[in-house]
Amino acid sequence: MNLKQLAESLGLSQTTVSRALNGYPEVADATRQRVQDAAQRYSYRPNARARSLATGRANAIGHVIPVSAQHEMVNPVFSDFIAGAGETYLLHGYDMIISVVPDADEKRVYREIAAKGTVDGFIVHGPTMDEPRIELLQQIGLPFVVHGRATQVRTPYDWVDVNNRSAFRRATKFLLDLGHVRIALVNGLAFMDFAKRRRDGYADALSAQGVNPDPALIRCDEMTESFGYGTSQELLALEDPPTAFLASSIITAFGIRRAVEEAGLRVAHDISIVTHDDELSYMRNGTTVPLFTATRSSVREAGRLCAERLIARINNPGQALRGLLLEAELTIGLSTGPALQSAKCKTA
Amino acid sequence: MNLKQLAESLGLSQTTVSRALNGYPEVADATRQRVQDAAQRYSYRPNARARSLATGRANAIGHVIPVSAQHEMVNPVFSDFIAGAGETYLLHGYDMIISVVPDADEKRVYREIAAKGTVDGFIVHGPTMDEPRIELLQQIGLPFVVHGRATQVRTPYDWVDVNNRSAFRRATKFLLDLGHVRIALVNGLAFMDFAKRRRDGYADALSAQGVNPDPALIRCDEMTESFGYGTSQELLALEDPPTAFLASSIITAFGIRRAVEEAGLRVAHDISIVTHDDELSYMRNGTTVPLFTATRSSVREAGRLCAERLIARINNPGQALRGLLLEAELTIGLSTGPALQSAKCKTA
DNA sequence: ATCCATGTCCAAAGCGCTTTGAATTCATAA
DNA sequence: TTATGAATTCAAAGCGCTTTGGACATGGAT
Repeated sequence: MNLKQLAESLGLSQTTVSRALNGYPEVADATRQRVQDAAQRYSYRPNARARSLATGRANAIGHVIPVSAQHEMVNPVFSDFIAGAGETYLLHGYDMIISVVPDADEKRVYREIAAKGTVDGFIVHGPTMDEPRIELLQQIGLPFVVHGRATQVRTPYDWVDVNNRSAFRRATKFLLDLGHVRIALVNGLAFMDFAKRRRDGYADALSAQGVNPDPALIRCDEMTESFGYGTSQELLALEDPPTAFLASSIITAFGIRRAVEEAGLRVAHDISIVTHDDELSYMRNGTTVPLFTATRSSVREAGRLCAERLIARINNPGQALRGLLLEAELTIGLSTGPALQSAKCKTA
Repeated sequence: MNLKQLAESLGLSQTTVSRALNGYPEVADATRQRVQDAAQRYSYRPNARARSLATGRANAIGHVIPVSAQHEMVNPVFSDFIAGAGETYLLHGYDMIISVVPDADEKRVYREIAAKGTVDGFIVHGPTMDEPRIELLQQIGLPFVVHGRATQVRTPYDWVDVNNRSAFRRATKFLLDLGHVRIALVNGLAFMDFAKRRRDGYADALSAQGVNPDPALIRCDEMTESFGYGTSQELLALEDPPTAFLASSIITAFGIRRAVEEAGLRVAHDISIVTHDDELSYMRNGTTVPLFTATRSSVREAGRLCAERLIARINNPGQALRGLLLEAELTIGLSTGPALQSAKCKTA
């Protein structure tokens, strides 16, 4: 059933039917009712492509996900973000278009998608410190919202981010207060913007306490379980091993935990672990009491917020560009405790 | 730049330009070359919506992801599947449209998407044993491929699945051969089709060995880390605890591992663990030697295969409906060993 | 010289919708 | 009675593409 048929069946013009369904005022109430009833009865849905063509709006949002050997964006954090954004899209009648693209083709793909006119805007995932996609998209001229920020980009743009620096400052301070001095930072990839901010927060807190950050205790990589495990093994084998770990993802935190326990050490008692917790649905931080002490911020909620912001901008292109900074909570779990005198009691 | 402008700039008709770009034969080679050069120069891309409207093909595939309190499809397995499917879509010029939908609205949304004409086909995720979406989609009349199967559905349909039954039969047999008798099955949600098949495989192997499956050792739930942890704690506290665990996901397996170690038992030595390994990019099964003995099958590859199959069907609606059964490998890792005489040596 | 096949190209219709600009009706004001 | 305006409705244009059904040469066969 298309508009033409529907109009014929009602003895009305396409114009009137279209207006009746789209809520225009110049339609008599009785007529509108009649049209709506018929639409309902035939379960008529306007053809999205035809409508897009006519209105010039795609009613779709693009998410371009880079994949490469080096950097895998298709991760659990991403899927929770998607779930959040998807909820918002459903509410507002937008489609979510996901493009999985090799790193090298990324710019080309953005340009192509824009030229093909398949989306009204983009969500930018995982910005690096000098994120080049921001300039690219400004140039292309489609609205976009960045999930995160890019320290080195000075032009204004829309973003939604967690206050990573303050969160990691507080987490580090918390560990320092417990008497820990040798605190390892198991971070994400060094060129990611969030990783830089977390490192800064960590350094802030150490400096404030007069502690010099030890480069040997700072590890950066893709935040997998194996990375957490492997790097912790190395760290624990150091001459002067850390007594506490600060992790950027609960996934690596699980890896850290595994290494710690395998070394015969007890979490909380011998070694403290604090992690950032994105509240991943498949990686809950415990059920009742949090397993890990954590800086917590729902990435799913971030997805919702990014989507809302983008839709707002699409509907109102004139509004000022702005950012939204979310604060993470610091929740105490079962993975932290006071520092022992010496951490070398592996035989305990 | 649109087709009209491009045609004008070349002094040709839209028809000829369109044909030249789409590889139709009735265009002189010289003309085609000239058109292609110009298209390149102006980086012309045909408007996807207009093309769709004209051809009646959306060049897009839909993935409808149900969310509910009970059942969360937006999981790490999903994101790896998406990554695989996305690679194939990129290759063939298809868009991937993901709709996150509350359980209750699912059928309505399928109907709506079909009516709106936004996609050429669907991928169906996570079928239950009597999966109602299959009949729904057959009724709607759009091509679809199921990732998995639905035991109780008798009509033919396209699917790609792992041989879950044989994989779990082999895994169970492997544990039995090591002397384990009390083998716990930490499965996915009971109504999921894959969970049923795995349970069957498990039961097959036990029966073949004359062992009666103990219902107390079979656990079903969403495959989270916490579930693995919690349920293993309960299992280990049983009168007659299991000496081996068979897990349906590496995520739960990590939870099981945590519970085992926390109970003061050693993995492989005191307790064996075998898991299914989807080769998730963020949950690698170790780096060099596999951490867990596992039935392994890449879900990412499954994503690729589903996408390919669906595209093939779209391009050739007449071809016979058929399934593709993948065999999982059984790889030996560091989590299994012979059963001890008695498993109650927690004090060892 | 005529015919027909072949190779190239084009005008125009059509995909299903929105939206512009105009027509029609009817009540009210002049 | 006529002009004015508000309330409804409609025909038709247009979004940017593909595709149908010719049109127009060209050249070889008759």
